[in-house]
Amino acid sequence: MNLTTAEENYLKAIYHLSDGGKKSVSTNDVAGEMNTKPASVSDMLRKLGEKEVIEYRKYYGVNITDEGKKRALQTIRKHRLWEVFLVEKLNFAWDEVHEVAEELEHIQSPLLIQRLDAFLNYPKFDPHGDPIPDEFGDVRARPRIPLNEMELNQSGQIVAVKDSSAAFLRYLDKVGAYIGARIKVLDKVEFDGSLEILVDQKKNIFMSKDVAGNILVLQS
Amino acid sequence: MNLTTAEENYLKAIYHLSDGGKKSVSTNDVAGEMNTKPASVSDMLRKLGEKEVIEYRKYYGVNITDEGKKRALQTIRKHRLWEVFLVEKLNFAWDEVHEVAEELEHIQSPLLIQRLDAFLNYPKFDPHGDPIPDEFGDVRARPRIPLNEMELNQSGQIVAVKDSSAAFLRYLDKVGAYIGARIKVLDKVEFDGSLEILVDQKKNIFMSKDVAGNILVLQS
DNA sequence: TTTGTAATTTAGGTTAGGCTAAAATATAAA
DNA sequence: TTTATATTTTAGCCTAACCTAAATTACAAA
Ligand SMILES: [Mn+2]
Ligand SMILES: [Mn+2]
Ligand SMILES: [Mn+2]
Ligand SMILES: [Mn+2]
Repeated sequence: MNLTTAEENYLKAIYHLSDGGKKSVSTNDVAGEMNTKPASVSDMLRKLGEKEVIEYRKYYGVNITDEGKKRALQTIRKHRLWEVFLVEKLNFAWDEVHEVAEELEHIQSPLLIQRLDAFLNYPKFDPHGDPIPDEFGDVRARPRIPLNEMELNQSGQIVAVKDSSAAFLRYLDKVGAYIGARIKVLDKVEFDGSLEILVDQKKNIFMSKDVAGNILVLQS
Repeated sequence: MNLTTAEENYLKAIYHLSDGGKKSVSTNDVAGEMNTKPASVSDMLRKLGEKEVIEYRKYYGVNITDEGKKRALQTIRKHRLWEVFLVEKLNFAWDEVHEVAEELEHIQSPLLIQRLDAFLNYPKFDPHGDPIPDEFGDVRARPRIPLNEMELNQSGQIVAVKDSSAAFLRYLDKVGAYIGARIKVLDKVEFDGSLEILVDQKKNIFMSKDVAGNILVLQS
């Protein structure tokens, strides 16, 4: 059964909010994520329930089904492949891709995605460090922790960001943080949790706990 | 003012049916092209009239306005650029691109199209030989005539096809006709108008008048 | 165990884009 | 000039995806 663009967007939101199907999700949460009203969400949940991509019990929130998870991961796969395309081939900045990918992810053509994947050389991660599910929906996850949870003097590598908003990404550009950068925690301020970080053994940057919490690091 | 996907599709149909704005177009013609009912078309014409991309007088057909022409050409530009991308970069066959381009042409992002154009090296023609309007809507047309109108022994080069349906394009593949092929008219059968053609000085192919009428040639 | 309240659903309405059936109109034929 | 008919529009209905306002329900606090 086919999903509309709106249904795909809702399903993706539910997938993310449920932490990949681990938690159940409330109507209000979905409304918040989708910028719609709870009443609209109730309507949509009923429809998604009928299509059996979620399990919906009135008043008790929803759980994504296996079929739903598979569908959501296909949309996420498309979204992230397009993001790679935009950055790698069309020279978009990493803060410019999200909106466009949000549209491109709904183009219906299995051949297109298969060929795009090959054209991009089967990338495993998108420009924000998020893993790209394979055609079966399998995701190769990397162990990673928020930068603010690292210990003093620990080293690692920035592998992803939690927040993909343009504002946050442009801030990272400004201070010189990027995916792949090698980092070391030089100082952690007790008072406010802010950090001093050494980037690529040459640049010192200071950041709030809030910013660090949105940077994901592979420890080494 | 913004056009919806449906409105863009209608406007493009009107542009094509009107031969680029030269003729006025009837409700029934649009319904035929769009595979919708005349009643639905009437409704849409009223809306497009209000948005001033067409001039609509009830019962008298429509004419596309200058603004409408500009909009239609932008959509056509996007359609054809995506077709080039699919063929040149993703190895689609020329009969596989139309449906997908029909979706991709509605993605809203001027930056995307600008970058795509550059990435493809500013192509002037799509895989079916149709000219790609520039960002201002200007089209560089080539003089071309249907193959069935060529004289005996005349030579030329196939530069485009009138019919972009998969069935027709696959037939051309089968007989070995393609955009860029050098051809010469070896025989014209009086009885049914069918032709014998020499392709690239080495291959003889026979084709009906109907097929030849859908092949466009630059004379030499 | 009752009750207050936040969360959620339902009822009813809107717009976009379709449809069918009926009415209106232009125009070609008589 | 009248009339037949093909074309086009209108009226009324449908579904998808939103909305607001009202009703319902779950559950925590009393
Ligand atoms: Mn989307
Ligand atoms: Mn991303
Ligand atoms: Mn289209
Ligand atoms: Mn084409």
